[in-house]
Amino acid sequence: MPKETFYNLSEEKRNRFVQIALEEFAYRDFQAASITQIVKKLGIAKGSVYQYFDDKLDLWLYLKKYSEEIKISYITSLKREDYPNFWEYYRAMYLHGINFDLEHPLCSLLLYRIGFKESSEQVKPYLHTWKEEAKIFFRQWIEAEKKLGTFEEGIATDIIVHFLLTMSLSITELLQDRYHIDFEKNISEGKPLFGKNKEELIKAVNDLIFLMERALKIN
Amino acid sequence: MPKETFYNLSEEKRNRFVQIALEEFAYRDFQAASITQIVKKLGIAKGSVYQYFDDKLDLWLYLKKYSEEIKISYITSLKREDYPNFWEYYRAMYLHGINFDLEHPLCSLLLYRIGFKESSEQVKPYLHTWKEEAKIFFRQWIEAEKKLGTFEEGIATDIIVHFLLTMSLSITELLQDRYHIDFEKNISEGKPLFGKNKEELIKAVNDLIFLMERALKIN
DNA sequence: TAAAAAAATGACTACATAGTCATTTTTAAC
DNA sequence: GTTAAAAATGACTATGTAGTCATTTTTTTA
Repeated sequence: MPKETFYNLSEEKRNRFVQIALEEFAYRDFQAASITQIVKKLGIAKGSVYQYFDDKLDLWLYLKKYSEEIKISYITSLKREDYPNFWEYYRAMYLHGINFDLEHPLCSLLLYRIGFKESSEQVKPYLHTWKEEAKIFFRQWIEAEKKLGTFEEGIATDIIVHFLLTMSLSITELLQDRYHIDFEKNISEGKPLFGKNKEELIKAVNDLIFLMERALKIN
Repeated sequence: MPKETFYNLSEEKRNRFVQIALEEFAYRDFQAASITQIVKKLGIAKGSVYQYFDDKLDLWLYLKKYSEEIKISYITSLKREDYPNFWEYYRAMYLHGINFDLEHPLCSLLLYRIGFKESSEQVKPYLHTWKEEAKIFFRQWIEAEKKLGTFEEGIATDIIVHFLLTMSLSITELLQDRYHIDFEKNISEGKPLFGKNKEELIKAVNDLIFLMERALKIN
């Protein structure tokens, strides 16, 4: 938990601090990310960081929570009852969720790293939490949908969860392959993530969901 | 490239060296992996490593190539014409490929890390090579299969490639979820990767391929 | 056995890191 | 304007790292 000193900072200062810290932790391993580099970029003394946070882990945990809270606010805003069927809802959620990535690319990168790439010993205990939570959420959801006859009978819930999550999370790779978009580069250069139009993105989402639907729906 | 001194080593010494080095690089980032720890485990002097290799990167590149060559030897041993259709062949290749993971778990982990988790600046130029090669290989293969009517028309080749690769590589996660297998732990403790039977594994593969087939095949 | 070549050694350099803390500067209170 | 609390500072410690190289040990050659 950050110390009071951190919360006493002006919003401007605090945001700047978070932004630069996110940059460092989004692009590097916990181990490789450097407090020294952060203070250099910020032009502040190293001691300041330790006026704000207990240690490196404390800062990392703050950034993780910060990003998660923003992400959750994006996900929970759509309601199932506003959509005629599961796949319409899923498509809408998917596209809506991508707004998080577009509007908070550093948070998105950090969570991606935490979910998939991180392997530093110091943060191991904190790695799988959000993925586990996502799985629990998906599991409940899919069990409810099963009663509505959304999915082919006989396909186990765990494999539906696995399948949907895996496919959903693979979209960035598909976009990189298809349109040669280098997200990390675009973000670090301050460029928009999608050049002129979001249509490429929408097409990729539709192509993926088309396959998911074929794989899972009742014939 | 390793120096001549390395190849002059007795097979026993060389294998031991490779084994311990693989362990270090399989479990840690390039940056985090430590030559100092390797020589401690081996009980040799640090200077020896630099009699064998130019530097840390040289050692890493050797281990990468070493693992890739073993993996390739597993993949290229099955022939398409021995199978009645694409999905039978794919299933066989898949199960056969898993033998690589079972018999060379450290190599498998290293390649997994290189393909998905690595982000150290020093090795960036060498990261995407094998995945790109896999994609080229898949692309050719799928284009040939398309002529045989294996896939639903209208599904673009690039999304089939993406879909098959993504699903195939997700199997370890499914197994971890389903049977709570901790591969890294089992490997580091020298335990077999699958307790008593490989049937769990085969079931998981079949479940995944079932979905892939539903998604892609002609109705 | 003696000389020459090859291999192993480990103290050492140069550098980077997280975290500390006595001191100074800034801000707030009166 | 004076005092007290809060915040910022940066030199410093302790620790880890990759890589070097003169020296010693082992192996090979003659």
